[in-house]
Amino acid sequence: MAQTPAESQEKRTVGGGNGRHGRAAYDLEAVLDITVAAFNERGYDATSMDHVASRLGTSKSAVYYHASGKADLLRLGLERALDGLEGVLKLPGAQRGAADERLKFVLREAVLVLIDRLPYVTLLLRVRGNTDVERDAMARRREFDRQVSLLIDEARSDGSLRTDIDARTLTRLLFGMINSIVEWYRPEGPLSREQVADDVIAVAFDGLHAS
Amino acid sequence: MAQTPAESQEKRTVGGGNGRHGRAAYDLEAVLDITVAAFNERGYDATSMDHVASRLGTSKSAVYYHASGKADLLRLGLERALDGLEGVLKLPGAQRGAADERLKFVLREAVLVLIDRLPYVTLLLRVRGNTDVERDAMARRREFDRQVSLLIDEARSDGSLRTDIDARTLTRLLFGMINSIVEWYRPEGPLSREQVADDVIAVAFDGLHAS
DNA sequence: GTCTATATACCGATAGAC
DNA sequence: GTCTATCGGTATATAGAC
Repeated sequence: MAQTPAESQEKRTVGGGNGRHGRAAYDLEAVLDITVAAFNERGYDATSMDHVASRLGTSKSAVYYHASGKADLLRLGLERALDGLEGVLKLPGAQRGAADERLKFVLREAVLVLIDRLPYVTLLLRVRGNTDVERDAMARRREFDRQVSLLIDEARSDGSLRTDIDARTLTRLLFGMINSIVEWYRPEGPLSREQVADDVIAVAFDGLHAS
Repeated sequence: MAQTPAESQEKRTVGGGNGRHGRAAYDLEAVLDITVAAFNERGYDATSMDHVASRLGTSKSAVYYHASGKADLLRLGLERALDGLEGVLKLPGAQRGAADERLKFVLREAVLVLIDRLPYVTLLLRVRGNTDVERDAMARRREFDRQVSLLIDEARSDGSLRTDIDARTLTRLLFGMINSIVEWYRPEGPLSREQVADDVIAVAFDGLHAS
C-alpha cells in the first residue's frame, strides 16, 4: 500500500479513437471521475478494482493501464481536492484586507471549491490515514485547516469574533458545518453554489436565531 | 453480508473465570468496545477479524464465539448509538414546552449522548449503506433526523428561528456542526461534556460574531 | 471458551495475446 | 489499449481438538 508515482497518461476522450478492440476508450480524467464516485459510494476499501472496471464497462487490466494501482487512483483524486482548497489561500482576497473580511472570503471560496469539486473533497474528508497516500493527504489538509484557524485567531484578536468560546472549538464547529455540505449537497438540486455559500456564511456568523 | 440475528451471550468480565486455557476471557461488551474502536480507526471494511482478534489478544475463533460474524459486531455497535439518540426524543423535555425550548433540549441531550457513546455514534456517522445492517441503521438515523427537523419547523413557525434560509438547509448545517464533534472531541481533553454542549448550542443559535 | 488448521472466496496486481 | 487467465495473498467463516 505504499505511494506510487503518477505516470501522466495522454488525454483521450470517451468514445474517441482507440486500440483495435471494440470497447470505448477512456482518458485518465474519465477513469478518475468514475473511480472516485465508486470510492465515495462504497468506501475506498470496499471498492475493488473489479467494481471500478465494471462501472467503466471495461476490465481490470484496462484500469491498470491508466493508473499504476488502486492507491494511485486514490492519490490522484485526493490531489484534486487539495489543489483546489490550497488555491483559495493563494487568491488576493485571502491575503489583503481586514482579518474578518479575509476569513469570510476564504470560507466562501472554500465552500465554492467544495461544491465545484464535490466528489474529490468528499473523498478527502473520508480518508482515515490507513496508508501513506492517505496520511500525506491528511497532512496537507491539516495545514490548510491550520492556515484558516490562524485567520480565525486574527479575527478574534480584532474583536470581530466572540471570545466566550475558545478559538479551537470555534474553528472546529465552523469546519464541521462547512465540511458537512458534502453529505447532502447535490448539484442537480434547488440550491445554487452561491446560495449555499451565502447560507453557510450567514448561519456561521449570525446563527439560527431570528434577527 | 446479510443481517444475522444476535445471540445474547452471557456476561463475563475480563480476566474473570473462564475455560481451561490460560487466556483472559471477555464478555460481549468488552469485545464490542475494542471492535468498534478498531472499526473507527481503520474503517469497517479495512478491519479484518484477525485485527480485532489481535487487539483483543486472542484468536479469530474466540471472537466468533461472542458474535456470529463481522456484520453482527457492526450491528450491535450501531444499535448502541441509535438506542441512545432515540432515547433523547422520549425524554420529558423533548415532549413538553415551547418548540424552541424543546429543540434546544433535544440538541443539548443529543450532544451529550454523542459524547457519552462517542465510539458508537462515530461508527454510526461513518456508515455508507453497503450492507443490510448499514442500511437498517441509516434508516433509523434518518428517522431521528426527521423528528428533529420537525422540531425545527415548529420553532421556525413560532418565529424563534430565522426564515431567510430554508428549513432544510438550516437543519443540515446544524446537524453538520453537531455531528462533527465525533471528529475531534476526546474525553481526556480539556472540555467537559457539558461545556461542549453549551458551546454548540451557543454557536448554533447565535453564531461566531462578537455580541 | 479458546485453540490450530483449513475451506472457500475475493482481493490487488501482472503476464502475455491480440 | 483492452482482453483472458492466473499468481500470491488475505478475507470471512467453520471444524474439531482440548
